Amino acid sequence: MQPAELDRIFSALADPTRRAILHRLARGEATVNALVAPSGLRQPTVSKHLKILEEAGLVSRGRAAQTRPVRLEPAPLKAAAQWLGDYEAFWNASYDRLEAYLKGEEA
Amino acid sequence: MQPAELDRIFSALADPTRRAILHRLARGEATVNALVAPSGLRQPTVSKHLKILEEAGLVSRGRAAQTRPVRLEPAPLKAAAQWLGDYEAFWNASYDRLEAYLKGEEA
DNA sequence: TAATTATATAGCCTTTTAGCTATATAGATG
DNA sequence: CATCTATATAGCTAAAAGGCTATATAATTA
Repeated sequence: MQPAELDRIFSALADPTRRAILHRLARGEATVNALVAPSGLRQPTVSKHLKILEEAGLVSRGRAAQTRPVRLEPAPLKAAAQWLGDYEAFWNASYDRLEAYLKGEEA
Repeated sequence: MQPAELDRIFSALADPTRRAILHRLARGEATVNALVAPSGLRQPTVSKHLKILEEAGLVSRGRAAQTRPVRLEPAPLKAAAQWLGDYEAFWNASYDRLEAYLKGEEA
């Protein structure tokens, strides 16, 4: 995992519109228009958000007639969760795992 | 958790310099200068990053002589991990937990 | 093939971000 | 009290982000 990858993932997740899109997609894939409707934003604006999500690997696009269904791709979410997981020891007050991680990292 | 809070947290985590600072702080608190040294950045630049981390709640500041030691605050990391955790079902191919979450959310 | 529908792209504007230099402030020490 | 050390703040610049309108493209349908 290059840092730039986490940059894009966390940066994509930093926007509430994009998190809302992901939340909606958790219920199943959706067309662009289906995502525009509840957003209060214009279609091109949503398309821009989708591009950012796609570049972060968080969604992928299909093709169905003249529609481009969007679906959630969990891998980057997992990557982000794993990054955060390295700090889990901190909020669990059990430092063993973190220490092990840091020790391995010092190479 | 207001959305703005997650905005600030994810946005703070989107920068590699800031993630590196958190990584360093996982080994224990550090002065500003100790964080500047390996960063390749100027001191005011690092202070700015620290302000962003602080506003996201990810670090807190102490006072020791003319030094302002920085320490890691895990709560926002936990909050971010919990948000991601709602999607865990997706990468675990076990949708039960996610469905339960979404059902609860529809209110 | 013309018209309609769904989506993407171009281009504009304003705000934010990330870096910098210069300078101010707070506390320690000669 | 003068100075030095650590850190913060002000203010600048360039680039990126996030919104918009107008328009282009792709696929469907009359």
